[in-house]
Amino acid sequence: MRDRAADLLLDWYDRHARDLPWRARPGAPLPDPYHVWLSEVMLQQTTVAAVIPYFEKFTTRWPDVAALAAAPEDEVMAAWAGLGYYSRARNLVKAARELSRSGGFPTTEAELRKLPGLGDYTAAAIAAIAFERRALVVDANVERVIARLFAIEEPLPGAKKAIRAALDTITPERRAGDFAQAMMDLGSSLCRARDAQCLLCPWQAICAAREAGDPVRLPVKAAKKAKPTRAGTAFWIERDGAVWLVQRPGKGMLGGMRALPDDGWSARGDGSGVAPVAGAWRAGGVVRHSFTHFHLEMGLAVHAGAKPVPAGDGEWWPLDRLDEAGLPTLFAKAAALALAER
DNA sequence: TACACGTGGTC
DNA sequence: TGACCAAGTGT
Repeated sequence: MRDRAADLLLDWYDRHARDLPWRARPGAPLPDPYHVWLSEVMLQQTTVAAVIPYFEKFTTRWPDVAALAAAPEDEVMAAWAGLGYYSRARNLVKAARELSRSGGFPTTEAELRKLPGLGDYTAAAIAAIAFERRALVVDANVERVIARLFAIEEPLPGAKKAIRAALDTITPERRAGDFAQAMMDLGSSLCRARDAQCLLCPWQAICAAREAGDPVRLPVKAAKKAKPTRAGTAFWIERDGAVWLVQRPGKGMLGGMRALPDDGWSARGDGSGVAPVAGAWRAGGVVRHSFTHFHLEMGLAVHAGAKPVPAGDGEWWPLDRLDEAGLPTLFAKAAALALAER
């Protein structure tokens, strides 16, 4: 089974591999480990289409690990703005500095796993793709493909152990990187969550879920909890052609990012409504935004007085350079709303 | 283990 | 249009 399945998949990959900016150029033996690492971190829970422009921006601005290690953290955070899961950017800088200090990338899965931001998936992916180490590379694509190939009925996340064991039986010793990427390409192009193109699949003759007749039913997933809706306020404070921005705490929601001051809304509860400066406020509209685990209705309050002096740390950011502030999408929406009605 | 953690596209 | 989904990690 091992060699048969792997051969079918690798033959398919030789004909249908996607051309992606972080993959090795034709003729090159292996891709740049820096490119593999950067792309894999960006791709965590993030679509290829969303990643490509960020990958190009990062590799142009910081062409290697040493350049990224030397970059000020807040510049990296601002460059990451809009991509989401901002702890990835903070860990990226931390890992770059560790790599720079230690003289480069480790080549084993176990050593890679110690770097901040590298979990089981990413460490295995880099070991396989950048260093041709045999590894069990398990992402959502692989879980889906394996659950179908072996007709694993146990619901996720409980089925993870069985999926790893099944994957182990078909993972070859050779072409580790191609095999891992072929699994993910198969999952994203043919064996998709809501749609399985079995007639085009290299495994159509050996797939247990196809044999059973309803591959899209798998994998079974545990029911998800309902998302609460929270309410909060962000405050637009303007003075002399600049707006007051704060830096959010390093941990938690939008950690370390520049933002408009707000009233402390969170996934756990509504904001207090308390403004960072006294005075007259007028309503500036509402921004609706959905996070992974809650919905937010964030009202925008616009300071209507003259020369306000906010309490606490922050900075006056010139309005004509607001696009360089690196606001996460929620606050970029709020700023666009404020600017549209001025 | 279960939950916190972003965003944009899809149906 | 709201829920699901996408190359997961940290706690």
